Amino acid sequence: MSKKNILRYVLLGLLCKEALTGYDIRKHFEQEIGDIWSSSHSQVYPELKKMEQEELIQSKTVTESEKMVKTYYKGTEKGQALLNQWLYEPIEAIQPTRNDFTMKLFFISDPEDVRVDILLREEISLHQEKLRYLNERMKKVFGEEAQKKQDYGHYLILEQGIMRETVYLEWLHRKQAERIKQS
Amino acid sequence: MSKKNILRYVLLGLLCKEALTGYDIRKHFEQEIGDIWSSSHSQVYPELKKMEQEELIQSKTVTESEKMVKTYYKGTEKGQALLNQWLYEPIEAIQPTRNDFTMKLFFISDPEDVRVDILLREEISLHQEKLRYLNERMKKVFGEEAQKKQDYGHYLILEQGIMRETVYLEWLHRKQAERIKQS
DNA sequence: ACGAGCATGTAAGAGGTTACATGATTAT
DNA sequence: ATAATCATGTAACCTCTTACATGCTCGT
Repeated sequence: MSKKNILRYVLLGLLCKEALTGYDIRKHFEQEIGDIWSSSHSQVYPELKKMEQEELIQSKTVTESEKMVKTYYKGTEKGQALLNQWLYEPIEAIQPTRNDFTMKLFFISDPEDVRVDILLREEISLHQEKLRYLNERMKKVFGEEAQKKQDYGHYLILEQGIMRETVYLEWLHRKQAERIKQS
Repeated sequence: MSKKNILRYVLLGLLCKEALTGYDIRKHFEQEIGDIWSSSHSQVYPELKKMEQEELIQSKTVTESEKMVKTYYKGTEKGQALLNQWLYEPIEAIQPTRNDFTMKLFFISDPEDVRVDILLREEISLHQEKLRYLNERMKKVFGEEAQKKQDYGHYLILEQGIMRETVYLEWLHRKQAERIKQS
């Protein structure tokens, strides 16, 4: 056996909700799903074809104009069954964060090293932007209060992402403040 | 260009601090470094050989007994230089968490679905064990207070990991409590 | 007319996992 | 003696990214 093809389940999850084109999926990966999972289009398109061959999804071509044809994919019953099976399976062990900021920090053993300040500034900047984006999405998607029960999973991952980024940023700022005080 | 070989820098970071065998590195990946980065031994051993050919690290064989020979690797000056260069480079963009619990949650749109409870229990159990382990390590490595300044990076990643797991667990428990109240 | 975004692909190759292998040493 | 752990490797295979490619459509 080899590493589990999670992408397949992610695609299935999206396509069992609604019919999407490869390009739509790409857009999803740029939005909050991208906070959890993302793949390049060069991986997505071939995977969609494989999944159609295995009858997990079904395609439907829509002619937008003479020269423009879109291919929409939608999960089949077989696909829905496989997705459900995955949702019931025990979740995987915790994976390494693979955060290269933290890795770099680990290798700077001298607390006085100026590189720590540079890295802190960069990391803060990146995560501030991320938090800003998540907050914006939360406001946009669930601003009306009404939807919360409609799309429970979507709400949860946004809430979780915002919490995670908020706490992490607080920690980063605290570390930054400690350093300024000492110098 | 292709996907960056971060493993190389991780190995370099470890081997510029002290001489280690492939097996020692494996052990490190099972400890708190594994919280950030991990690779299987079948990837580590060949990588070490490649790095030695490129003179980033140097090997030294130690005969433990007649039949037992260990190979220790240590970063060279060239290796140290490359590591330093990496530490100065801007950090990468934020990567998706690839947490399959959250992904599954996202695809369960019905808040009443019992699978949410099962997933919550599993995720809580996994992260409780992780937090327990990190706390144990913190006590073991920095219990005497003295070391904190010695190994700043090491302290930071432990602190960060503990904070992250603590807050995440609080969130998970809160979600669990909300569900019980409603049913 | 032209640039931004829509839309879909292939190819090369690096990164990473699982399985297969082998043998030594130490503790029970 | 035998199981666990130390110690090091190779082979097969999958996952994933980067780069290369092409053409359409819409707004300005």
